Amino acid sequence: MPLSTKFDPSEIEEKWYSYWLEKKFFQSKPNSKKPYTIVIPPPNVTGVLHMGHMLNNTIQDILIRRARMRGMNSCWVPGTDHASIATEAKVVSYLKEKGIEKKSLSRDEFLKHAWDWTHKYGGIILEQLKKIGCSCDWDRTKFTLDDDLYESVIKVFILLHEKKLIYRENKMVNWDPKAETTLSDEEVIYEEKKGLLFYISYQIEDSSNQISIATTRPETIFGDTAVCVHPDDERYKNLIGKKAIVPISNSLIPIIGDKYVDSSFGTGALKVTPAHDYNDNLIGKKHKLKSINIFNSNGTLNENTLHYKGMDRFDVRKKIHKELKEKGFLIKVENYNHNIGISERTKVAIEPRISKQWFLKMSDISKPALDAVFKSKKVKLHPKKFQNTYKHWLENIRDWNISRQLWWGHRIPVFYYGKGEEDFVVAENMDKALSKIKKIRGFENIDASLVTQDSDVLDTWFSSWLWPISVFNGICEPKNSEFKYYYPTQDLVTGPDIIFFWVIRMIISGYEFTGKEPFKNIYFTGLVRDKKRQKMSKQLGNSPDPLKLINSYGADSVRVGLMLSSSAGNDLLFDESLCKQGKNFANKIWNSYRLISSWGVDEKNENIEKDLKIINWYENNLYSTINQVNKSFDNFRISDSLMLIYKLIWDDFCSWFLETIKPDYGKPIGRQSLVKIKKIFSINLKLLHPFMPFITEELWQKIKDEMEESIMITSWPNEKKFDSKVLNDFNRTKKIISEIRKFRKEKLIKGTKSLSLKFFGDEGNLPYSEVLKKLGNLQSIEPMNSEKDASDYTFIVGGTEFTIPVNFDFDSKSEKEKLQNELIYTEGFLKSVRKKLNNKKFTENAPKIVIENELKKESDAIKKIEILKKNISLK
RNA sequence: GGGCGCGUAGCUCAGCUGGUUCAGAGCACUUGGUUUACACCCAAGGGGUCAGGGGUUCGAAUCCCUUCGCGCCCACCA
Repeated sequence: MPLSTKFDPSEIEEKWYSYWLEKKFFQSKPNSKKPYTIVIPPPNVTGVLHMGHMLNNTIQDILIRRARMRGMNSCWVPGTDHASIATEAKVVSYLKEKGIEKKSLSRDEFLKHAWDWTHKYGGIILEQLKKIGCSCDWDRTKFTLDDDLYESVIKVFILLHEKKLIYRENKMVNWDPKAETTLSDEEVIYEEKKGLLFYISYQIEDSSNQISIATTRPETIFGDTAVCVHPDDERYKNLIGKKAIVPISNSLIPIIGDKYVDSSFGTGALKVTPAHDYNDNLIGKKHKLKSINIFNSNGTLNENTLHYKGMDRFDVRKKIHKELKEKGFLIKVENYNHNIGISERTKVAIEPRISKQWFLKMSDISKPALDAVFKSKKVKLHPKKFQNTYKHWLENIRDWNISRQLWWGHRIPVFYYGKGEEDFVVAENMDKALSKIKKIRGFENIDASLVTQDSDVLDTWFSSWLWPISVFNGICEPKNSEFKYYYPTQDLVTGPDIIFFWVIRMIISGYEFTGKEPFKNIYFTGLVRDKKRQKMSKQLGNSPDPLKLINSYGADSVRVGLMLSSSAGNDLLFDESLCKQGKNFANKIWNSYRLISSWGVDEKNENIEKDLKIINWYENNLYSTINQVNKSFDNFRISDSLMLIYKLIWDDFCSWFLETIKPDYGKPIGRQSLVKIKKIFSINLKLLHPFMPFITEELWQKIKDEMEESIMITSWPNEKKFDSKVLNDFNRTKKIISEIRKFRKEKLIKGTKSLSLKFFGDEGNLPYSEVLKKLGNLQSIEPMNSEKDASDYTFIVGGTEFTIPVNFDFDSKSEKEKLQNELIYTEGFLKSVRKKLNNKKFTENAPKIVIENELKKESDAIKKIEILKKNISLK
C-alpha cells in the first residue's frame, strides 16, 4: 500500500507508547552507568493537564530522553501532590453541592470523602502525561500521602523539633476566613484594590473636643484599644495621655504617642487595633495595650461587636458606614487604592489574626542554600537572573508557619496530655506518644482517651520540600542503595512562581537532611500566555486543552509548537499556529522518508563519486550542527537546539542534500549511496527524537540497520571534527545557485530551461560543480575564455565573476542602471573601509584579525569595482 | 517605597566580556512556480536610525548617564 502524502500521527502514538512501556524502556534501576535523575514537580493529585504542565513536562522529557541516549541511566520519577488546601477546598465545595457541610462530618468521615475523591480524580493528570509521550518510570510513581512519604514528613518534624527548630507560638498570622486556616506568608498575594478611606471622629473624654482618625476598615473599631499620634505632632501632643471614646461601642481608649505614626497621612491620628493588624499589633505590644478579637474564624463578627454580631465583615463595613454617618461620627470618605492580601488558593481577603501556630525557624538552616548558589556553585539557576530573587528571599527569610487548620494532609505528630502549655510530646504515633508520656509522668497507667493529637495538618510544602529525597526514601532509610545512587538529582524543571514555596525550600531541606544539594541545575520555564500576553487561565477561558491540541496536531507537533518559542525564563506566547508549524515539520520529515523509500536500487553504484561528494558535505554539516546542538543543550537553550535541528532537516537535508542526490525520475540510486543516506537519515532522527519521540520512532523503525529495539535506546550522535572548508565551499555553491535562480525569476526563465554558466578565474573557486549543474539546471559550466557579450548577465560571488550568456533580448538599460547603483554603493563602502585603515588609532589598537578582515574587505571591493566598471562599459 | 528585567523586521525572539560570522533566525508577508517526495510544498524577494536623547571610544545594538514605555518580584503605612 502506498504511503499517504499526509502524515497521520494518530496511527502511531498509541502504538509506540505501549511498545515502550511493554519493553520497559522507561524503567530505571541502579547500575554501573551514571545516573541522570529528574523528579517531576508533582502536580496536584486532582489536577488536569494545562499548557503549563505541557511545557514543563515536555522539557523534562526532552532532557531525560537525550540523557538516556547519551548513555546515562535516565530516571524520571513521576508523582502527585496531595495539595492540602487546594484539594480540601475542592472536596468541601463538592460536598456542599451534595448538601453536606464539612462541619457536620467527623475528621475520619471527611477524610474518607477526600480519599474517595482522590481515587476518583487522582492520577488523571499522570495518564495525560503519557499522551504527550513522557518517558517517566511509572513504577516509581509517588504520592505525597503514600505511607513512606508520610513517614518521612513525620520524621522530619520530629527531627526538627528535637533540634528546637520547630516551635509553637501565639503570633499574628495570615488567616484565610474561607478555608478557615492559617497560611504562610508566601500563600498571600497582594493586590491593589479600590477601597475607601473613612475619616471618623472620636470624642475626647471630659472634653468637647474630638480627634479624627482615618481608616480603611471602620468595622474594626470594636477592636480599637488606643488612638495613636506622633509624639511631636503639635496638633495632638497635648492629647497624649487623655482618653478617647470609640464611636458606637463607647469604650474608652487611651491616646498614645508613637513615632511610628506618619503625621502627614490621613489626619495624623491612627486607631490601633492590635488583634487585627500587623503594625497595630506591634504598637500594642510596645505600649501594652489590650487586644480585642472581634472576628470569628469564618470572617463574621463575634460577640464583642454588639448588634453586628454574626454578620460578615464586608457587610458590616457597609452597615457601619451608614451608622457612623447617621450618628454624625463620619467626617468624610475618600476613594483610596491600597494593597490587600488575598489567599492564593481561595482568593478571599486575608485577615491578620493572633493565633497559636507551629513555626519552623529558618534563619540557620537556610544558610547552606545561599552558599550552594553563590559560593560552592553546586546549584545553578537558569536563567541566572533569578539569582537575585533567590538571594533576596533568603537574606530576608522569616519563620515558616507550617500548621494548617485542615484535615487533608500530614497530621502534626504532637500529642497533648495535660492542660499546661508544655504538656505535649512529639512522636510518630499514639503508642510511642503514650510511652513517652509515661516516662515523663513517671507512672505506668495513663488513660489514652485523655491524650489527644494535634488536630492540625502540615503545610503542603512541608512535604514537597522533601520530594527529591523522600521519593527515594532517603529520610527514613538514608543508606538505601537507590537513594545513594539517584540522589542528588540532576535537573529540576519548574516555574519561577514557586521559587519560594518549593525550590529554595528543597535546597534548604536537601542540605539539612542529606548534606547535599537536591539537584544541580534549575531550569525555570516561563509562564504560558496567550497571544495578547494574558496569563492562560480557566477564568479567562483562553487556555487550550492540551489533549484537544494533541488530537488535532499530534503530540510531537504540540511539543514542537511549545518548544519553538520558549527560551528559559521568558514567558511563552502560545498560539495554535505554532502547533501547525510543528505539524508541517512532521509532514516534511514524513515525505522525505517517502522519497527515500521510493527509490529503486542500482547495484552498480554508477553515480557513487558524485554522491559521495555531497554526502561528505552533509556529514560535515551534520557534525557541525551536532556540536552546536550540544552546546545549546549545555546552556539550557533547548529551543535553540530544536531550531538548529529543524533547519538541519528542512533546509540542509531536504532542500539541499536530497534535492541534489535524488536520482532523476524513475532512476535508481546506488546501493552504497542509499546505505549512507539511510544512515544519515537515522542520525537526523536521533537528534530529533527527544523533541518528537513518536514520528522519529516510527521512521527509525522503518529504516533502521541497527540491532536496537527502539530509537530511544540508541545512542546520541557523536560529535566529530568537521572540515570548515567543506562547509564554506558549499555555502559559496549555494550562493551561486541562488543567483542563478534569481536570474531566472527576474527574467521569467522557466526552471525547466537549462542554461550555461561561465566564470572568470580558476576552478578552485567553483566547488560542487555537480550540485551547481543539477540545482541550477545548467547544461555547461565553462571558464570564460573570450570577451563576453554585452547581453551577458553577470553576478559576483566571493570575488569570482559569473556570467550567463543570454541569447534573447532583455532590458540591458535597466541592467546597466542596476550595475551603476551597485558601483556607487561599493565605492562608498570602499571609502569607509579605507577611512578606517588610514586611521592610525584604529591600526594601532584593533586586533590583528579585525585589521586583516578590513584589508580583505578593501581588496574585495577593489576587485568588485573593477568588474563592475568593465561590465558597465560593455552595456 | 525597594529590587530585578525588558524595549532589535508585521509577530515571537537571538545577538556572550565593544571590532572576524553585525544588523540575524523562525513565522507572517509579496511575487513566481505543480505530470516527476511534500501546496502541511518549492524558489526568489521586500522589511529595522537596534525605544528617544546625551556621553566614553579609533570603533557602540553591545559600556555609562538620562528620558519615555512595559513587565515581574519583594515590602505592614492606617
